[in-house]
Amino acid sequence: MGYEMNDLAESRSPSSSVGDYLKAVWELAVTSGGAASTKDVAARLSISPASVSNMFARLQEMGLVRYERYRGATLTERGRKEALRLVRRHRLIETFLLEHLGYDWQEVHEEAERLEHAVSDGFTERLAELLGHPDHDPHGDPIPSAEGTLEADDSFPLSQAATGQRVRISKVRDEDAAMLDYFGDRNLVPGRWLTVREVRTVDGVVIVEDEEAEVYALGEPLARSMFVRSETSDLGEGN
Amino acid sequence: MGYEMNDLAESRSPSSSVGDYLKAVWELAVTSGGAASTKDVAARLSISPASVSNMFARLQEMGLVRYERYRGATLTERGRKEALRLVRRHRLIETFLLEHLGYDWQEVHEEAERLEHAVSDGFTERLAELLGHPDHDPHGDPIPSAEGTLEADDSFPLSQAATGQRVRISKVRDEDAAMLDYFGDRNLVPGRWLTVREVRTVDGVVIVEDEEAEVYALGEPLARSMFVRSETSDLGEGN
DNA sequence: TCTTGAATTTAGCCTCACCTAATCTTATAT
DNA sequence: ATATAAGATTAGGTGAGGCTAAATTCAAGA
Repeated sequence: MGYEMNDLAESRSPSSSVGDYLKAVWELAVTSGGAASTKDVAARLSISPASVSNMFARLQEMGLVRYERYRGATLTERGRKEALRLVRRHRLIETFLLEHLGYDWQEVHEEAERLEHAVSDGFTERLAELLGHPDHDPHGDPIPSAEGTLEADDSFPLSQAATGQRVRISKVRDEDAAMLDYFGDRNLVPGRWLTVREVRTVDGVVIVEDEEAEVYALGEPLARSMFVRSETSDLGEGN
Repeated sequence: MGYEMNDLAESRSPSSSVGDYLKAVWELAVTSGGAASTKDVAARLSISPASVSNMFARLQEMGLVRYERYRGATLTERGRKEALRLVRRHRLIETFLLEHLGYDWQEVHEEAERLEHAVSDGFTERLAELLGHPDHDPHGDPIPSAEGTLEADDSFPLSQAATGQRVRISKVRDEDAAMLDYFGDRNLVPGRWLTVREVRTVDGVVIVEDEEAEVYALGEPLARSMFVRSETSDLGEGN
């Protein structure tokens, strides 16, 4: 008789956990450049390094990463496409949760993480439609296109800004809920302009002033979590 | 060190496939009454009867079903609650897909089936909010309350209606896409009133007339897929 | 009552995606 | 140049949830 084993391979993505690996490798490549180590990926996914070694080998089989023992993994073109597909889903879902379902920043990440494995491409594109095809999510992160291209990112952490510089908030790191809250409460959100009053090298505190002449002193962790752009540069497609 | 094994047991439902079994048992109980056989559940889930036997034993361990060898399984109170929780999710998600995302009837079921395992209770309730706390989905099926109660269902297939009876469409079976389309195209949807002109016993054809005096002849399969109510009876909470 | 076929269960396997413990490699510091 | 520690890999499990094939049980008709 046969119970229709694993024949859904077509329309379904690589098994859901494969996507988690690809996304982790992609994120690490973006922030640290170069190959992703088993240790870092393991940390990001809260699993053991040993499991990552195994999976890297399998991902290589599948043609999704280039992997050299003891050297870490980098995404192949196919792997990158797949990762970006997941990132697109994730960011669109986050946008929906925040804008239509009244989630706040803390709750969003976890829910999106689960949902992105369950939704189809069709769902994703209809959601994009409903949201008006946004090109950035509410954190300010760019949303990859359905074709797998992603706006180049020329932002840098506020901690690296120069005194006197006029900058625009482009995004805030969404790892730490408390920071998100802090920023959210003060309406320090993507899109706002700030003037850098002082960057104190001794303790890493950055003093900024917003357009209503409100002044904020941000400690180093906060200053590293807020990303800014110094001028409007709009285009560029890159990996 | 420890990699945070399975400690999410709290907020997560019983493993996703457990939910599939419970829903299958529940649906079979609703339509056929009595205990669900391994064979029927196996057919519904497209797995082997042997697997169902195993799982029934485990579900019993977990206190979700009452199971007697060779006798099938029935839901315990906890099992029923859990099943209804899934059904609620499913029907709310279907409603959302149809009303906000422009899905048509065919596509909805499959997508909802996957999503219902990924969403949290929090998501479900916010979605209910967004949808205006509907008590029926677009097929006309009642949506269980968050507390696990479900409106009693006094509808019957059109094929069992009597000549001359005035009835209201309560729901249409969502198994067959072609039928859904047929009904959808003619706007024969839940809520509409019909008058039964004739029930032909010889071939099972039912002739009905809608409020615009439009007349339809529905063959037996269609007449068995359309459920109707003969009067407005509104309340009742039952399993 | 007996036979027989359908439904069910049992027994024994398999794959996935994890784990731990033990064994390499590699890079770094003396 | 070498010792050592950090990081990576291998070897050998585990549990969930499937499967097939071979019993077993039940129910129904002769």
